Amino acid sequence: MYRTHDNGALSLEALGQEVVLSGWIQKIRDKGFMIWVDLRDRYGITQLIFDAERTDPKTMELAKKLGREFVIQVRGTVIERESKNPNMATGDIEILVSELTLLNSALTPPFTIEDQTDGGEDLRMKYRYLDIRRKPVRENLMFRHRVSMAVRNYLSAQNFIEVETPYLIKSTPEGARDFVVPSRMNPGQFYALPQSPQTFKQLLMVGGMDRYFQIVKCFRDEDLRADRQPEFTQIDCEMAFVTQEDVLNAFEGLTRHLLKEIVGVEVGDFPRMTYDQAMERYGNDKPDIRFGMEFGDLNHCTQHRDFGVFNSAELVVGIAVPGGNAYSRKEIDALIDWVKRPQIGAMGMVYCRVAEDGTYKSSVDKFYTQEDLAQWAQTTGAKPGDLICVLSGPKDKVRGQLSALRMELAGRLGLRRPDEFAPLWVVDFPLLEWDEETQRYHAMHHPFTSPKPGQMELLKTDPAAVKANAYDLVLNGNEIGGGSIRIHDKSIQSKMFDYLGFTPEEAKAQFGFLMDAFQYGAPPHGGIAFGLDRLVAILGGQETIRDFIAFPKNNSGRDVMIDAPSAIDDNQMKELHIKLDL
RNA sequence: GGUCUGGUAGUUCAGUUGGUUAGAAUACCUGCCUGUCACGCAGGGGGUCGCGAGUUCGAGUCUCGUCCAGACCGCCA
Repeated sequence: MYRTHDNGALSLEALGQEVVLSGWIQKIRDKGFMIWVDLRDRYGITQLIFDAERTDPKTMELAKKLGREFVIQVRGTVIERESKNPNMATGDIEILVSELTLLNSALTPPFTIEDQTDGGEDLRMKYRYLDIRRKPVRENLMFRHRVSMAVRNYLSAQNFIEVETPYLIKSTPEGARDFVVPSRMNPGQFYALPQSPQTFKQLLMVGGMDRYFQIVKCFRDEDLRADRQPEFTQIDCEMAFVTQEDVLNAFEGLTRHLLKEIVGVEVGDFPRMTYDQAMERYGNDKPDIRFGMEFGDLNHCTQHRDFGVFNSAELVVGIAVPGGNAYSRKEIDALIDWVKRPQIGAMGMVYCRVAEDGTYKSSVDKFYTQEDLAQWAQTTGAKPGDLICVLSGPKDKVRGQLSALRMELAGRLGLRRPDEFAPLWVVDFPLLEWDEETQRYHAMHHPFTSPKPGQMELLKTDPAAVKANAYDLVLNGNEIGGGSIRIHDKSIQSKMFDYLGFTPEEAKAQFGFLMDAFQYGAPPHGGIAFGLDRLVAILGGQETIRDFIAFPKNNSGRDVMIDAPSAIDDNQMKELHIKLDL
């Protein structure tokens, strides 16, 4: 038997017991006459003591040779410490070791296995198995487990059935790039890894599964971000015989359950906002509503004077920065430079200080009166002591720019509190989105999304105005879930493919199986998919999903630990009928 | 594909207008230490300054290229 207890278990209650413990050596404090060893495992740390007077010389000698991260097993007696450590769970006791077994030695680790490690990101990823020994990483993984379990238990109790769907499927050109897998048995042909189990879950509805969910890996061959990995996990869900309202209620329930169960926060009914409202009020389809700083549309109170920049702009829009009047000229100039960076792309920024006495001082005083500026303040909700930041330009661009500024400033002002949770539904997304590159409309969500009732005809006259039965669940400025009521009628689905520029042949080749299925009694259905990695990170109060994934990829999609991707050998290539053209 | 930041000891970093033998902390090794828990004290070893070219009497420092890492933009139906 390797152990009778774990390293977080023992206390004064066990005094005098003979125990066997195993684990890794966290730290050795060698005082010559006595050696203390902190023994670590997943559950905690227990202090071992080797003492020249009480430990036999052979064991003492062996103890002298131990090092960091060695794996050992000890037999010994639980004794009370002479000087206790109130900062640790097992701080009242220690183990007087009578028998020491070295189970495995260890090289000196390349970074310290401590809560505050000295290791950089790259190094930690290369030796991820050592990183996982650290408490913060370990706790993140355990946290993720708790979330997964809560999801499974909740959905299962609501009659949802978890069904696995295939990973080797068919590539389709819509949407993100596919990861592809060559087929040995079918020369020249490729599987694709699913970007989501979308069509399969719809087929499960046709199959009568009624309420389905799956915690499932999905794959997208696109560039990475702090909150984006090429393989990621979704909580994928679908329901039959439901309206949009039913889906929103069901998954508002799940989200409320998770917030309560996992982070102990009770939230009431989730606010709802249309896509158009979100864009007007926050310039963003995933607004962070933990704080205010809502957009004020300033067209009406800026375009009546001789300021050409504003007069020629489609939209003049501002936000009030709480306490921003305290910014120095230098700080404001830095802010202007910040919005002018190519990543943001603003041409410039007009600002207006609101002094404590309620007077205004703007960078465009030449053009605007105090009365004009008072209207700016009223429209943006600026109070004495605030700073109004104003951007202008084409509507879509300027909203994005001001949204980026809003998020940046809120971050700097500490308004994005990680322990505060503000979920909301964004509904009525546009069905289509104009794509500059291909010069055509494509589905904003996916081509299976149904338009709002009665809007099918509008597709011909004003495609951009058509709204979809599509919705996103937004938490703290992050899209954590998105879904829609699907098309379940073959003729509507083929019309949709037609509008999206598919020829009937292409539609049949790529999605014929789905439209065939629709002919055999497809029930009305809809669903949603949550990004589990992102959800877990946000519930854990962080923005980087990498810390909640056991073995993540780096910025360029590499696993630096196993060194993947890598070349494969010539025989493999031959078997797969693949020739490289580099 | 683009913008920005970084790459110096095992690790995290400092390194001035280009100028003597490239430093600190920590980790590691040795010795000492009668209650440590960020133990302490003394000593020691440890460097292709990412790589390649260039400028210069002289390059960690300047220039160009390149590789790697990170953040962001594009992209992510």
